[in-house]
This record gives sequence, structure tokens and C-alpha cells, in this order.
Amino acid sequence: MADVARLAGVSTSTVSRALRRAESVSPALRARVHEAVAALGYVPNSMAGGLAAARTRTVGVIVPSLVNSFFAATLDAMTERLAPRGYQIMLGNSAYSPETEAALVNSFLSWSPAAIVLTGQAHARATMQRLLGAGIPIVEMWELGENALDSLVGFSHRAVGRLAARHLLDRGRRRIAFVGAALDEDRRAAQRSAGFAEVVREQLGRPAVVVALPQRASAATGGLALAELLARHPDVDGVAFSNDAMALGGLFECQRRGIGVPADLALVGFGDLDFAAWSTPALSTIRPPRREIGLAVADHLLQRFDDPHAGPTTIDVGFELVPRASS
Amino acid sequence: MADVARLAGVSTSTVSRALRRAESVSPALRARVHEAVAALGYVPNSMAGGLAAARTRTVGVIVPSLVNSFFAATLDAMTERLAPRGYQIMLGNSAYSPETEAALVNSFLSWSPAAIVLTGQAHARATMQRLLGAGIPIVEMWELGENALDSLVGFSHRAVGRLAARHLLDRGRRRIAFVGAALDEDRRAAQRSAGFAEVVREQLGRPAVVVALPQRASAATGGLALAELLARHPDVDGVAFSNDAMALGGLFECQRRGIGVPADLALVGFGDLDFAAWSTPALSTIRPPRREIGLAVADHLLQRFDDPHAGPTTIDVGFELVPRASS
DNA sequence: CTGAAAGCGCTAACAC
DNA sequence: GTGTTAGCGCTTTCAG
Repeated sequence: MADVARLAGVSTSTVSRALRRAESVSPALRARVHEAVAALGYVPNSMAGGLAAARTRTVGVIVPSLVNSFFAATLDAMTERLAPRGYQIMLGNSAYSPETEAALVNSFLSWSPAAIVLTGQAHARATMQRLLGAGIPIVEMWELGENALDSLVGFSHRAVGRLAARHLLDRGRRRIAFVGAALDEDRRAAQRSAGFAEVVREQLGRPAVVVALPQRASAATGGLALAELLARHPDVDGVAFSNDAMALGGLFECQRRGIGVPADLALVGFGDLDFAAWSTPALSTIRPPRREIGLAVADHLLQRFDDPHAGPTTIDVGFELVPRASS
Repeated sequence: MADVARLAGVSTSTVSRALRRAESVSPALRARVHEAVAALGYVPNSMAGGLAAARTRTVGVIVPSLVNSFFAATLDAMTERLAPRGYQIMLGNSAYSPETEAALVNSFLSWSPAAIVLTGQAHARATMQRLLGAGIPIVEMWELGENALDSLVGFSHRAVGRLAARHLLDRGRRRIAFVGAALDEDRRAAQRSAGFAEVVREQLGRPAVVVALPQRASAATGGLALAELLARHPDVDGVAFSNDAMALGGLFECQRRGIGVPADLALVGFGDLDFAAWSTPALSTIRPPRREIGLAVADHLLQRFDDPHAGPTTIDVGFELVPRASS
């Protein structure tokens, strides 16, 4: 930076200002500084800057899984929006463990990030305290409940479960069930299951049939769980799956057994993954705005970075029923 | 850190040493330091450390896409291995653009990362020069060719394409074709396609039929591309898809048209994604070690971090044919 | 609008 | 094995 200052014939403070808040430097000097930067190929040292300013252009993001294409799409959209503005993403993978999340938050904080983004609203108590004390924007995404830590960008999974049940009911199905996986680990899946059960109770006056395998959701567990459901309730005529991967597995299981979809069994998934529109029959599903969540988080953050007065918000990004041939 | 030093009755250098290279401090002092750290809830400031040491426990990783579950699985495995050792991952998404990659490398470098991991071996010339000049380990992953920048962890996509062709030939198919997408963008897919074409030329003495849509690979493009192939070559009896998502779309297209798989048409994919084993019929595919790549990259890096004498290597992680019912 | 000067919190020679 | 000391490369008051 000293070299740049020398070449531009200014002080290092002016270089710093020209690079950081361009409007606080006269146009002439600003141009000279940028010329010198280009000529020298100068790249500022982020750590020196971060140390001096006590904050960096870094945002820590914690997701419970990358293999899950929900969060991958969100992350993808987030990087797309944040990178052009010079913000780096520090990636953390909590593997659905609050303890791992706590450790990640701690190490993120040692980088004076501009913000931290978490998935969901369930965190260790210590995590929340640390986060609150950091004095930076915190965003919880992919969930929408009470008592937000700070900002919230998501939708109600309970409402998704309710919609799935109502959709099957609308299609004239009465012997309906919910098929999920790892419900103790994946709070949001559990909320969808609970919403489904609510509607069954309200409309049919009986407890809902819920089959959940301990393993993670996948095509494999989808097929297996459906098999288990059919063993226990051979007369089932409608199934809501915790996500599209499981629904795909369920669909294949039906094909294997010669069960007509939707003639014998109506299927509805969650996610609207790429293949859902192209399967035979095409899969009815509920679409969460996977990318939009990432964009909304990024835009909100950028706004708060630019305007220190901007406070936290709660954004309900909603979701959408996509009825197709499977139901 | 001064507080910790005071509480432990030592100097800050001792605290630093105890935290960094435990063996260089007597056990007694080390214990006292850790006690003080715990009592005070001290978290070192990574930027101050990084600035002073001119390197950080950060590794920059650039992938061309997160939505693609290949790289997501690799990243997942990488975080799993690196996080417990205190390394943070800075995530970059190049979106298959060398220019974006160059920009990401630049901003990563401003953080004095411990290493940089890139996907593939095709980079802008300037990117390579900068990387080489950084004096840190560079790993290129998911490809295996000549002229590695530094370390290389991957496998030959050409060999994958050759294997796919040979497999269809082994199954007695002769009118075989390759179905891909975005081949100009995705070098590795293009290499698979080229390998496939080589074998067709060698064994059948004719140029290979290759259908490639301009859009990205997905179930949608898989179905569409297969439809196009069938329009042009109705007598085709074996198809290798650029990846499993496309193969799934192709399988659904066959179901829609009443084409028997494998009776009329043999299908082979690439990736061995979760659903491949569970589709009806189960999908033959070639499995790249998605997670193993991430683990190998992380282990290699950790080794080089620990031992400054350790040099670059090339690791061929291989791949595996998984023959199933679709071929 | 610009420059001087004082650190930000830590690491790494270098002595002891 | 441990302490002293001099920065690492920037940002940010504070003057002017």
C-alpha cells in the first residue's frame, strides 16, 4: 500500500479511503490511486485490514449438510450475490449437530465476520449468547418460527405438512400417511410431519400414520419406508414424503410392485428437485424457493452492511404446491 | 491474550506457543495456560495471528457448481476432515467460468490461505502464475492429466468414457451413443465423451454418435437429449449418459415411450448417485469416489501442513463400474 | 479533502 | 523452556 501511495503521490490513508469509501476522496486523487493500484497489481491484505478495522468482508454460513441439494442451491445463490460485492463465504458443515455448530460459530467469530448465517432456529444456548454478543447481523434461514435470534428468512414447514395432507384429501384420498426419515435429527422434517398429522386429526379425526426410518432421507430410505408402510397398512391410498428424493424411491418401489400411481396410491413430495417434473408419472410436490432463500439472505445482509441503521427482519419466502400426475 | 498470560503467570509468547505448538512448552505451563484460556473463554483473534504469521488456517476451495452433487459430496468430506484440525474453508463458486475463478483466487490470496483447492486443470494463465507464486500447496481435483500445477487428486474421465463404451459393447450392443450436455463448458464431461468416441472408433471403426444439449446436465436434459437421439437414430440399442441425473431422465423417457430397458435399450450412467441403485430397473453406472476425493485432498493437505518437506503428489483415486439391471 | 500517527492482537526471532 | 521485542499491513481518529 505504501508503494501505491508513493506512485500516486498521496499518503496511505488516502489510498485506504479511495479503495474503501470512494466518495470521501476527490475524483482526481481517486483516479490516480486506482491507476497506481492497477499498475502495481496491488491486492490489499485482508487480514491487516480486518485487524485494523475489527471486521472483515466475510460471512460465515453453517448448513447441516451439503449433499442435501436444498442447502446447496441456497449456498449457490448466496455466493452468486455476495462474491461480486467482495464478500467471502466461510463454509461450515454442522452435520445436524448443535455441538459442531457451536464450535463452528466460535471459530467463525475469531475472524470478525460481517455476518453469520445459520440454518434453522435450533441452537445450543451458548451459541445464541455468543452470536448475540457479536453485534453483527445473524440470519437464521430455512425455518420460520417465534423468537428469532435476529433476522429470519424462511417458511413454515408445519404449513408445508398441512398443505401436503390437504392436497391428498382434496384428491379424495382418506387412508393417507406421512413417510419421513431421521425425524429426530431434522427438525424441519419433523415440523412437516407434525403439520401433516394436524390436518389428519382435524379432518379425519384420527391420529396420522407416520413411518420414519432412522437413516437420512434418500431414494433408498424412501423405498424402504414405503415398503414398511405397505406392510403395516396395505390399504393406504395416499402418501406424503418428507422430500422428493424419498418420493422418488417410493415411486420406484411402486413400479417394482406394480402399484399404480396415482390410481392405487397418490404420491406427493417436497422440494421440486429437477427430476420431479420428468419422472413417470411426474411427481406432485411442494416447492420451497431454494435459491430465493439464498438471494434474500444475501440481499438483506448487503442492505444491512450498507446501512448501519437497517435492523433485522423476518422474511417469509413461502412455498408452492406443484400438482402433477402422481396425485 | 495478555489476560490469559497474566492469569497463567506467563508471557504472551508462552501462551501463543502453548496454543500453537504444544510440545514446545513444558507440560506444567501448558496446563496452566489451557486452564486460563478456559476460565476466560479466550478465543484467539485469527486475523492478528494471520497477520503476524503471514499465513492462516484457511483453505480456499473453488468448485464450478454446488448444485452438482459431485462437488457437494467432495466438499462435505473435506470440511469433515479439515474442521476438526481448525482449518476454515473459504468457498468459491466459479460457475464454470475461468474469469470468475481468477477473481476468486485473487481474493482468496488476500487471506494468506494455507492452501488453495481448484476443480479441474483448466485455468486462466494469470491464475496459474499467481497460484504458483503464492508458495502454498495447490491442489487440482476431479481431473487427472499432464502438467499439474502442484498436487493432483482425481481420475481420468477419458478412461471413464472408454469404460462406458466397452461395457455397452460387452453387453452385445453395437448401435451405441453418448448423451451429454454443456460439453463446451464442462471439460470433464467432454473428456468422457471423447473416451467413449475413441472406443467406438477402435472397435466399430466408425465415428461415435454423440448428442449434447447446450443446457446443463439434469434429468430434464437427459430426457430431451435421449428424445433427440431416438429421432435421429431410432435403432440405437445402448446409451452412455454423461451423468446419472441425465440417465434418470433418459430412463423416464423410455418408460414414457414404452421402450424396454435393457431389452430394447441399455442405459449406463456416471456418478452412482443415491437413486441409481433404487430405480426400476436399477441403473448401471460408473462410480467416481466423490467423498474419497475430498478426504484425499484434506489428508494430503494436512500432511503438507504438518511436514514442510512434504512435496506435491498426484493421486489417482480411480473409479468403478457398477453394473446393474439397466444394461 | 488529505496526512500523521497510533495502534489492531498476535507471532517469531532473538536473548536469556 | 521462557520472556523481550519488534513488527505484520492496514484503518482510523485527529489535525490541518
